[in-house]
Amino acid sequence: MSQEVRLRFPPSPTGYLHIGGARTAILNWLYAKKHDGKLILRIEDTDAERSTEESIKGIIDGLTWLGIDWDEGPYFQTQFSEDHKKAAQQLLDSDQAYRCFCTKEELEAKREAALAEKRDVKYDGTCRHLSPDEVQAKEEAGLAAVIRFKVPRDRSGMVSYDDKVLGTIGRSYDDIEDFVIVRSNGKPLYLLCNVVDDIRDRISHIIRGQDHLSNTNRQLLIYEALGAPIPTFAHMPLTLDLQKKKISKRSHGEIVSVQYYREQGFLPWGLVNFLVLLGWSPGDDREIFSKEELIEAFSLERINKANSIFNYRKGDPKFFTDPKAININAHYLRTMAISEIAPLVKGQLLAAEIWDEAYEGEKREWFNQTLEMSRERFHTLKDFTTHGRAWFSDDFQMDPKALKKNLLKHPQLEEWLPELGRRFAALDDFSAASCEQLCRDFAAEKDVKPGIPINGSRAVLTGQIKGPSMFEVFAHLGQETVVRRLAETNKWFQGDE
RNA sequence: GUCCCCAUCGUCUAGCCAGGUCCAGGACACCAGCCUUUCACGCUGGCGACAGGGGUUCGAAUCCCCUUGGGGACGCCA
Repeated sequence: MSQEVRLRFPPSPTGYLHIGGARTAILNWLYAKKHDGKLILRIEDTDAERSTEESIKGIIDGLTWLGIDWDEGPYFQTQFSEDHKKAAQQLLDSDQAYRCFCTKEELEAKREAALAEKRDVKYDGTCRHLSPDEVQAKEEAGLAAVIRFKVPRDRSGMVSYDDKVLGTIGRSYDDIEDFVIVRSNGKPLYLLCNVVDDIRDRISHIIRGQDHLSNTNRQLLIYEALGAPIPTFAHMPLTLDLQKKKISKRSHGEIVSVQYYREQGFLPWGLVNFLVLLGWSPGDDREIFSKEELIEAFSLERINKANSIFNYRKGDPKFFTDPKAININAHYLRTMAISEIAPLVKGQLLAAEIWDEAYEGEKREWFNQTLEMSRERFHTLKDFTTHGRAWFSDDFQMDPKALKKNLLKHPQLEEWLPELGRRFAALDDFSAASCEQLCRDFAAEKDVKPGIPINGSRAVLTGQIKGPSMFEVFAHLGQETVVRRLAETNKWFQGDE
């Protein structure tokens, strides 16, 4: 009988859900799904100083939006502090931990001295060798004490394990200091809590970032001291910026938060698909996956060893985030079923206050066709309310380039376009074909290239410099709107005085 | 300073474990052409990498060593 597969995502609620954390959650989720396991959400809120309710909500909202579901939790680490204290006591009782009376100041001084002399900065073990009498005396004197784990010193060799991503990882006992597991105020620390919780939650696989590599060696010792089975570890590569620095809110701002992508009109699965490709590949050329395909294709062994770079250039006018992320998102935007896109666009239109209830009533068909026509060139849901705004509202912005190149460059258009509008008004059959015929006849009559009235119309009707076939646009926008907007052509000319 | 991890196009990566089919494949980005009234759609093509040095071998992107480079950890944070 094989062991039950149980994974966990344990964020600390000290900020929003950022894309690195989301990536960790995604990989854990994929592995759980693939192996019919469970994913546990555990909020590691032991750092009372920095944990916030808002952050907890942000993390849960972010995961939910991404479509990352969990089977148990959220549990809160603070709810289990008795477990943590009991474990610490157990280690103390079994002589696998000891009280340390060194003050923060003393330790800080030693650390700085060591750094200054370019010596190793590990704890020197001062309190490890205190006699029972000395310990008692210090306790009676009311000295505050932390609890340190007693790293075995009588062993040679390494504490090692087989990492599913990196292979065999080892570190010699000598290189591990007697680390603190309980604060002097009695609050247990991450290294201990995390292990105790993972044991209690019967976690079988731990997938986390390589920044935890050195924690793992120490935590292995805790598992052993507590007599618990060791889970399988997989350390995934970190995500760095172009300067090869860890991405963080502090230095990168909102661009690393999941919420930002939501606000920018990303499709949740588009983001998931991009993120999973950052440090993992299926081994073949596939890059676009449905949820089922991704779960099927996923494996720990195919996670990369090397860190990957989030290709984001601050201030890039063309790409507000990694171009590949946008490209993948655009792919989904163009290929998803209209029925799936429609409610998402509705959300955008509602937020922009240009939603019309009729889009779900008598204009439903028109609305769906509009999405089909316009999404061809779009990258995010936001484009429906920016580049595509004129489909839904007369109150749209004119692209300065369209104004300059397709309108102001040809001053006659101020007269011609209203005239063209009057002809459109007289048209009985307002189809793309007859609109095209009308435009071409008009251009021939004025002895100019058809592109001039056509592109001028595009500017006045859509505010854009490009878009779908203009004849389709005429027909789809409808006679009434086309005539009205062309009649108002002069407002664009006046605006430029 | 100590310990650990990593190293293929600008970016994400395939190939590496089981050396030859790799003068290194795909994607994004970029450039050019085509299509088009227009276009950040589409199509075609182009540019572009095995960090360096030794070694093993008939043969190395693949195995070994060194160097260099990058990252991480070294908290009474998580």
